[in-house]
Amino acid sequence: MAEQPGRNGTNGRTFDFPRPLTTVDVVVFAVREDALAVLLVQRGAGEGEPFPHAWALPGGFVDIDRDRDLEACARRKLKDKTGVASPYLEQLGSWGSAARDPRGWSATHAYFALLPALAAAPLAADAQWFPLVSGGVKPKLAFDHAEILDAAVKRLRNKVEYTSLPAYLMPAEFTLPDLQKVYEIILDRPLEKSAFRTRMLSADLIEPVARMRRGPNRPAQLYRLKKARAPVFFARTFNPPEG
Amino acid sequence: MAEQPGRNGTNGRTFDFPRPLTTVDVVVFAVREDALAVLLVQRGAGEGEPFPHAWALPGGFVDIDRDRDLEACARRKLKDKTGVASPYLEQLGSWGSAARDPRGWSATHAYFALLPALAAAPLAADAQWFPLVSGGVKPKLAFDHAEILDAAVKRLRNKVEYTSLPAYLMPAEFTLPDLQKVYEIILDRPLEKSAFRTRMLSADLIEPVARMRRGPNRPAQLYRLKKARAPVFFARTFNPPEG
DNA sequence: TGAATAGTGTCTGTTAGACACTATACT
DNA sequence: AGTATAGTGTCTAACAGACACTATTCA
Repeated sequence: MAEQPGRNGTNGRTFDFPRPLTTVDVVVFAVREDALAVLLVQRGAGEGEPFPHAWALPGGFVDIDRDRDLEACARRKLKDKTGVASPYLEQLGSWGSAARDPRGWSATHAYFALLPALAAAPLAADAQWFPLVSGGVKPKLAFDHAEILDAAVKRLRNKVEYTSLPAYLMPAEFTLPDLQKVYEIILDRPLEKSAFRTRMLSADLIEPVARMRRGPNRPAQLYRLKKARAPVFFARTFNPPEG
Repeated sequence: MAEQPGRNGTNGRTFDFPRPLTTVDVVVFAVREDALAVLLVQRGAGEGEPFPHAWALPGGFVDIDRDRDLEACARRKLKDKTGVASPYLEQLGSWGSAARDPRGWSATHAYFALLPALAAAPLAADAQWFPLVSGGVKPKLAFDHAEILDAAVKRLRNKVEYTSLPAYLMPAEFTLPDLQKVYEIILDRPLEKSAFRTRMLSADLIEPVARMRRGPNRPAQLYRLKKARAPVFFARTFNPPEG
């Protein structure tokens, strides 16, 4: 890790390299108004600010005094913008290059988070939800954030095929048709009700509560996530690809 | 990304934060002598070098003049230590904290690479292959590299259940029993020959060459990877967990 | 009673798992 | 001929896909 020569005319063992900028960005997803939505932040326009007024993923520099590690930094950024903690936070990957930030060589550690729909209340003033239309978002994003968002959406879509991740997008109590709806919104295709129910009910993921959702039709059983439930991985995807 | 206050008593918009150290580490896998093996590098003992003489993952500081981006940096480290390019390189994740490097707050971008067995020829002088025994490696590793290695092994094992990744560990020509053996080595359990063959042959992954492997028994058809074949994802895992 | 949605049951197709069976080389 | 490994076929279990059918509420 340190066999490279130094760069300051010292003894060849120094670690005093020019250091890339280090940031953390978070892709925060929620389902709002029957669409998958992502949280964006509008950038300021101060002196030296790249991409003034552009929309960007919430994030920013690692603060080596406040942030014990990268994940703590991601949780801090998330909390700053939404006021809440996420029930699901996963590392997405890192993007680093000479070109992605006009201020110099920079590397960002990207995370993705899932928020229950209702938790979308106390947003920061500069933050806003944007629905995803055909995999992207309307405004042109700062830096390489469009690429990061694209990777996050792909990862989410892919994982939804064989995991219980959408459960983290649900409110505290929800019905099976509610959950199926969220799966369908993310995958953008209908699923078979019967197979869906069988899969979810046999997964030791949710438990019924003593209430029903009532409406102008047959009431539906309400469920909640089992306590501290880690995501479930199913052995098959939903629609085996290319029959 | 830059709405944080500055830290130098300037106008609150500077980006002149103290910067973490930025490194890249690569977990290089190969199958050697019927075992999964990982490439390690012995650290030097110069002044100020942390973990002198300890074994570590190949890697080191990002060189902002030579490395266009993180992946290029990983490829460079790999080439330096093995003399070859890897047919498969995937980002594994990043690890960053105040504690992982005694020289200060540091973040590493970890990659994992798969090498064909025979390509393990021209190693750097300080590099060596170590077989994995029960998921780990014998020597105590520098930094948090044991944790990174553990994550890489878990990721590999998991992906082998439903992808064609082991194909990248094979020499140019191989038989189906050869390939099955590599799957079994990584998964550490036997697989059904019939199901294995059906899966591989229906995957549009390999093609027969006009030769057979001869031995003291029935000859076996030799195959090669189809050109520029991306990894194949199967719709099911091998042994559906917990029937 | 009808509309609407919740929830179940039945049939079929695909494929993994188990394992027996055949094939083809060398000694 | 015997041994060893390559490769195929057959049967079964599990489960997703399709879709019909029943259940329960409100208007």
